[in-house]
Amino acid sequence: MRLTEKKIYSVLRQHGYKLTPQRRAVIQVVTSSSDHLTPNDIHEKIHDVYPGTGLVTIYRTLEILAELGLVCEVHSGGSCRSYTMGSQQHHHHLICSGCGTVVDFTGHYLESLEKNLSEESGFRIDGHLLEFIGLCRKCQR
Amino acid sequence: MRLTEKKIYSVLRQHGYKLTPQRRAVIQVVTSSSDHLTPNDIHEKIHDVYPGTGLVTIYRTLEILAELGLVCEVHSGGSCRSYTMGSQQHHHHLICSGCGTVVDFTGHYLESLEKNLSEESGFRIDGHLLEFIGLCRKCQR
DNA sequence: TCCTAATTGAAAACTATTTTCATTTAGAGC
DNA sequence: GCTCTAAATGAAAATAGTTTTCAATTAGGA
Repeated sequence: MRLTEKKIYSVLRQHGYKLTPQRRAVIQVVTSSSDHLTPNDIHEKIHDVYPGTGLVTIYRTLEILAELGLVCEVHSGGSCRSYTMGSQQHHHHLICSGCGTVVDFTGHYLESLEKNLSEESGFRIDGHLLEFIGLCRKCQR
Repeated sequence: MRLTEKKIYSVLRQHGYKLTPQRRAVIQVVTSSSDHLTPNDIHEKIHDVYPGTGLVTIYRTLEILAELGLVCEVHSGGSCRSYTMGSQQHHHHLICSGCGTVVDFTGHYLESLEKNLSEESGFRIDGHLLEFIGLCRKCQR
């Protein structure tokens, strides 16, 4: 399940962060898009919601949201600093290289692979990154 | 199988690129390390091999090597612009967050998942990114 | 309503990357 | 080997992305 704005507000409050209009604006922009957005994308989109929000504040807000796991980073394609909505469960991303839409999917496909790899390599595995990239139905036309 | 320097030279020649000492130096540094290296890392290491090589040249060489699939990008952890040795087959990375060592592993774990995803989402899937991150045996101590 | 620590935005600083351009050079052709 | 030319190089400038600094503002508890 995707996180709602309310839920994000409550997590922020729980951690002692203040709910400023700028932060609300960032959250609204991020939650209302299914794309992956760079800080700059968000800065451009935010003008309708709370004009005058500085790019610096967006960086700072994204940092907090990412640390609390409320947004997650997208790696494939283009910019390194792209974020999309977080979700409460472990999930992976399917990204459209045409329009940027991010589809989440869940599943534990990697558990047995992770176990094998760990045994063979001696690594203690802490995490993984799995993203698929392709073209969504609309962009294939 | 990892690519040898000779093999890389031959691919470059096939594509009409000149084999300058600077390019040889970059290739030597990259092939002789199992870490993932940023352009800057390479610039620092290259002093023993061919001093005076400009950072710009390293950027340009990496761009060519990446385009020809002779090096591959590493995403997890830290910098966005890290490269490691390429390999002739499709593979994935297991990365040590302690020392940066990259272990390649191969396998077609994702084929059936990819097929299912594609059917469910309507996406035409073109590629994927799978990296595991953890601590190698040495760094666990 | 008051107060204070947290937050903000503008500017400056910093880092990473790309472009420009004059100079040098690899390697093809003789 | 020598010549020639397109490709490659490095220094500097330009650009882009991100972080820090700091004075002014503000959210939210008392």
